[in-house]
Formats: sequence, C-alpha cells, structure tokens
Amino acid sequence: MTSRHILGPLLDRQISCSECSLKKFCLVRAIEKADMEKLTHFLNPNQLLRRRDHLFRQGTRLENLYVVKSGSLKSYASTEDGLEQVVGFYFSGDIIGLDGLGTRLHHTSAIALETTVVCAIPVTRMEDLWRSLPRLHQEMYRAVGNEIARDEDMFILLAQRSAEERLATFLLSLSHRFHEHGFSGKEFTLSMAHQDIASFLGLTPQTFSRVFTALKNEGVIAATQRRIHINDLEELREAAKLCAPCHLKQTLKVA
Amino acid sequence: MTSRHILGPLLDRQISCSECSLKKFCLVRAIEKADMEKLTHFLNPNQLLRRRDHLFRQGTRLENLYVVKSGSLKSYASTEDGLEQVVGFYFSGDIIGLDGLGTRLHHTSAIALETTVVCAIPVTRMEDLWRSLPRLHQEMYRAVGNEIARDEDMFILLAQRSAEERLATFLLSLSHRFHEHGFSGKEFTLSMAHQDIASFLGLTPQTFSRVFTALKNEGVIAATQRRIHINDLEELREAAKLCAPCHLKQTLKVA
DNA sequence: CGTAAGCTTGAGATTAGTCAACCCGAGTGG
DNA sequence: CCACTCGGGTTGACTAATCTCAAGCTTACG
Repeated sequence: MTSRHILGPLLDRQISCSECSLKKFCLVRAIEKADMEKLTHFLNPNQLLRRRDHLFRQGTRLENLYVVKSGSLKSYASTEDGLEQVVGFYFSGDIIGLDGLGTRLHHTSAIALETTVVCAIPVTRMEDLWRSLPRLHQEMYRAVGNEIARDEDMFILLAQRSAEERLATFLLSLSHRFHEHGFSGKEFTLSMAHQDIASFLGLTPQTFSRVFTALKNEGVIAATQRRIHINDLEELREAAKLCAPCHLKQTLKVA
Repeated sequence: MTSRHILGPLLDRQISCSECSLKKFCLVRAIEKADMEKLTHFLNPNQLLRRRDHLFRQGTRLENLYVVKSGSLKSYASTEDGLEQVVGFYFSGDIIGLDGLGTRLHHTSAIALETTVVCAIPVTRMEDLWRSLPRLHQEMYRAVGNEIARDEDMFILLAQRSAEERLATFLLSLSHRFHEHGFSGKEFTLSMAHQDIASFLGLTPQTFSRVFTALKNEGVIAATQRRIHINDLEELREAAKLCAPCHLKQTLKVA
C-alpha cells in the first residue's frame, strides 16, 4: 500500500490463501482451511515486481513483511564506503523483511531478480493477526528460527571455508531448494548475477569466476551463462566438504 | 528442569521479574508492573552455571529459551571435521536458544564463560505465555529482529573486512555494550578467551594475536591478558572503518 | 612445582585480492 | 542493419593478507 509507487500493479486480489499454489510452503501451512479466508483478509496479496524493482530500501520504515510467492529477490546492505554486500536470496515461500523487526526500519534493501510476486503482511496488523490466528504464531517462530540457524551456518561458511567450498555449498543448497519445490535439483537457472553470488559468498567476482571455471573443467558441473547442470552430485558434495546432518539439510539463507 | 544435571543448583526461586535488576534490559521491559508476577510464573528463574558448564548442546531437543541474567556465554557449532566455530557471545539481557526454534533442536551448543545466571522460558509453555501476555510478543519480535540484523552485520564483517577491522569492530561493540549497561566503555575485562574471539571473527589465534599486539603497540588500546583499556576511541573507530549509523549502534551478536 | 592450556612470535607457504586487459551479448541509436 | 556502448564475465600477472607450521613463553591451576 505504502510503497505502491515502486510496485507494479496489483494482480487479481481475489485469490485467497486457500487457492494459493504456495500453501504447502508458505506460513499458511499451519492454518486450517476454514481460517484461510480470515488470513487472506490481513494480507495484501500478489504484488508484482519487475526485474530490478526495489521491494524496500535500507533505512526506510518497516511497513510490511513479505512472503515471496514466485520469482526471487536479493537483499543487500550498503556500507558507507559505497560497497554492497548481498546478505540473502529469497525464493517462493521465504519471508523477507524480518531484519527490520528490531528497529522497525529496514536493515537492508531488497530488489527483485526477475519478475516476482509477493504477498505483504502489514506489520501494524500483525498483533491482530496473531490474536485472530494463534497457530500462525508457531509457524512464524519456526521461520524465524530457521533464518537464524541459516545465518549461523553462513558464519561457518564465511569464517572457515575456502572459495571452492563456499561455491560448492551454495550450488548444493540451491539444488536442494529447487528439488524441495518439485523442480530438478540437477539442472536449473540462476536468477542472480555471478557477482551477486560472489558478494554473498564473500568473494571477488574474479575469484568466483576462477573457481566456477575450475568446477566446470573438472566436469563436476556444466554451465552456460546462468544455466547450471550438476553432473556429479557426489563430487560436488566432496568439494563442499559438508556431510554433517545440520548442514546438508538447511544451509545458507537460500535454503 | 530437563538439563538440571548439567546445571548448578537453582538460586532463590522467590525472586520475581518485578524485583529483577535486569528488568530494564530483559524482555520484561514491555510488561506492566501488574503483569510481572504472572510472567514470573512461566519462568524458571535464576539457574546457575559455572564456568565451562554447558547450558545446552547442539542437536539436543529445544526445551527452553534462556535470558541471560548475569555473566556471559558463548555459542558454538561443531562441524563434522572437528572444527569449532564460535557464532555468538551472550551477555545479560540477551536471549539464547532462538536458533533452535526452527527444528526444535538446538543448532549450536552454549557454554558459560564465567559464573552465569539465566532464566529459562520453557518452549512448551510459550503459547500460553503469549496468550497471557500479548505485549511480550512485540518484545520478542524485537529481539528476534535485532538478532537477524546483527547476523547480517556479521556477514559484512566476515565477508569484506580485514583482520584489524574485525577486531576493532569487535572491541567497539563490546565497549558499546558495556557502556549501555552502565559500565565503563573504556575499560573492561573479556570473559572469553582470545581464541574464542578469533574463531568468532573468522581468524586464526595467531592472526588475532598479531593484530591485537599491533593495536597495543600503536597505543590505541592497552591490555594485560584479558583486561582491556581503550586509550583512543577515535583511533579505534578509525581502525574499524565503520561510521555508518547502522553499524555503530548495533554490530555483531555481542551488541 | 609441574603440567597444560593459552598466547606470542617467526619464517615460509598459500590463498584470495588487485590491477588490467579483453571478451561477449544485449540493448540503443544512427 | 550494423556499429557502439555498457554491464557482466573471464583471464593473466602480480601482490598482499592470512594461514600453517613450529618453537617458545606465560599463566593458571591441580
């Protein structure tokens, strides 16, 4: 509502959560069918963004949390010295904006990587929402807990893993994520630029490119531009050096 | 309750939140005086840990969230290859255990760095707690939002800052934290080992030591063992290279 | 007092970053 | 329709930061 000017036109508002194709992955999964209409009432469903549209900007008031319905976004922080750090990628089912709940100001900016649809949850109505649908609560804390756990996994990745391990881990987590959502885990298209991944992984674009090329040369993956094909999943796992249960399942914010 | 065997004896259970010296910093600050007794009912207040006592271990069931009342803890993740990564330090007022809310399993281990007192919030009673004290809610989301924002700040630190910048940032954030709680921001004692800080900052103990020594030689700080004295706050800020508002206020999980 | 853990220091190896050139494809305008 | 430009991506040569290995020191504590 408030950031309408940077958003595309709203899509068909009629679609309720109960009809939403995402209900298996969204917060909504905790909700009884009967309550879904109630929920729909609290949301601003189906806001459309085009590639490069900002969903919100660092430092602005937190008006909504968003659930990604389709498409993808990245969030990034700008530092005073002009650098940008990508801090997360978001795909369908992910909640975006949580980092603003502390200060009620967005702590990062979020921008669509492709044509993307999100549902907005106005924070001013969250209290009512919880009251009206206490089960949602639990689901919300689940989401929050997963996000924090993922962030901690990222610490490990950034703090003690090599460039190759970071990239391999990233590809695996993407693969896992796509698979989870019923797509191929072996072949997929990146919606983000290589340099976004590099930033996210704490690497320069050059180092990213070298490691990426190396993986291709070793035959572990095949790739043209942003189209990725994983040839040897085992080898990729090897390269990622993560067999621990806690990592394979949910690593990175992209998971 | 469940982990009593690794916990020290319980202290005087009589102390209620309204008498607690921490109420300015704890979740409780959102609560009306009249409701505090109600809250006390939900808690397991004042569990005592000695140095090196575990509060919980990675992979075990999440039974409680904890608020640190006094003392300090570190949380760390163990990877399959035997490495340990410190992912956070916690001081009075901090909530610990949030990373387990997703899976209901602790995602990290937590261990006391000194004699420490915590209040336990049983997760099984959280639903009741929210119902009974809806205002607590908001405070909880505030805490969660701050934690996520801090994690994102850590990404930047780990992804693109030099060893010196990381250490300087860490010291500043400690200083800020102590100051906030009414202690001196210029002189304080570290409760964690140097190697814990090194791990947290993604450095080897050797690199940490070199940078630490350098800061001492430059006269920016003075330190004997774990006693720190900040001589030149401006210089330290310089070394940290963070002037952006979002960073100075709340950086790192220690803030 | 003796041991162990934590911390420091040095020398050398290694990884990733920097600087710079070049390539490629998409979109633009002549 | 083609040349131009620009952003993104690649590659090479060199540099610098951090890690590794190794030894020695200091402190804490039984």
